[in-house]
Amino acid sequence: MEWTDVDLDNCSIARALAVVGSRWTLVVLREAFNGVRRFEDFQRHLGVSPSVLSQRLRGMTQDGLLERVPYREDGDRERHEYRPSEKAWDLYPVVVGLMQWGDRHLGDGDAPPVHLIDVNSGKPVIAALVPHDAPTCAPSDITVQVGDSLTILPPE
Amino acid sequence: MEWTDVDLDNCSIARALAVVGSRWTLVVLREAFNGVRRFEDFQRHLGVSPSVLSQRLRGMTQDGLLERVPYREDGDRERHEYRPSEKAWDLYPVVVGLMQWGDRHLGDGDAPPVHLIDVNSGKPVIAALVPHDAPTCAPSDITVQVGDSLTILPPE
DNA sequence: CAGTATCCGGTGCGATACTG
DNA sequence: CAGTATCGCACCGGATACTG
Repeated sequence: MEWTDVDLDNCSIARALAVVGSRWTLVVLREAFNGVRRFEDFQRHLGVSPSVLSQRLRGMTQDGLLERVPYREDGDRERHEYRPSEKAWDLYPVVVGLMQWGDRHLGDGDAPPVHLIDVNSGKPVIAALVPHDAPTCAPSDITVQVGDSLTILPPE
Repeated sequence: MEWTDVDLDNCSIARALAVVGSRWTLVVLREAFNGVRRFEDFQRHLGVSPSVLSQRLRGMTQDGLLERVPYREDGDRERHEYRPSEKAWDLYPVVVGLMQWGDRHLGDGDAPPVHLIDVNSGKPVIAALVPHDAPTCAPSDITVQVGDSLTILPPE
C-alpha cells in the first residue's frame, strides 16, 4: 500500500475540516477557551451577527464541540451557556498553532498581542511536533498573557 | 488591557483562517508535504475538479504557500511544479494536529491510516503544546508510515 | 438578554468543455 | 499533460427585524 492510496475517503484532515473548516468555528472556540460562555459575550467580542452566531453555536453543539448547559441566576429566568467539550479542548494545539502561524507570517508589524505561558516553568508555550512521550502542557497549565496583564485560563 | 480587547482586527487566528480556511487549502498542503508536486498528481489524489485545483494552486501561490517553479524533462516542453514554501512548512504542526484530531474524534472505526515517526528516536510524533525550548521534530526528521510500508518524507 | 426568521449577496466548489 | 473559461448551485455569512 502506498501513501497515495490514502485518498479523501479516509482522510482525517478532510473530515476535520468539514467540521472546523467554517470561517467562524475556530474563533468561536478561541473565545470559549478563554472563558467566554454567553451568547452576548461571543457576539460582542466577535462582532458577528446574531443569526450567524446562533447558527454556528448550534452547529458546534451538534458536532460535540460545545455543550449547551442551562443555568439560572438568582431571580432571573433560565439561560444557557456554551462550554467547550473535551473534543474541543483537543483542538487547542491546532488553534494555538494557527495563531502562532498568523503571528509570524501575517502580522501587521506589531508584536503578537497574545502569549501563552506555562505556569509551571514560566516559559512561553508553542505548538510543535514532538515525540509522543515528550512532556506537554495541558490547557490548565497555561495562562494567557495579553500585553502587560495576566489572565488565568479558567479551570475546566 | 484585558483579553477581551483582542478583537478580530488584531486576531491572528482570523487572519490565518482567511488564508487557510478554505476547504481545500490544507489538503493540498498535505499532498505537497508528502512530495506531490504536479498538477495531475494533485488532481488524481484529491479527486478535485481541474478548475478548482487551478484556482487553489494559484491562490496558494499568491499567498506564498506554494512556489511555482518551472522545470523541463528531457525533450519535453516546460512544466511547472508546486513546492511548499517555508511559510507552508510552518503549518505542518497545524496540519498534523488536525489529522490527529480527526483520527481520534471522527474516525470511522478503522485504525488511523497514517502515522508519523521520528527517524531519530523511532517514536510516534504528535502535535502538542510544549515549552518553547523543548526539543521538537523538524519535518525532515519525520517519516510517514502508511499501513505496513514506510515512505520517507522528501528532504526539502 | 438570548436568541430565531427572513432576505440577500458573495463565492467556494463541482461539472463540463475547451486550449496550447 | 497542464491548465483556463464558463455556468450554476449551494452554502456561508451580513443586515435587519422580530419574539419570549
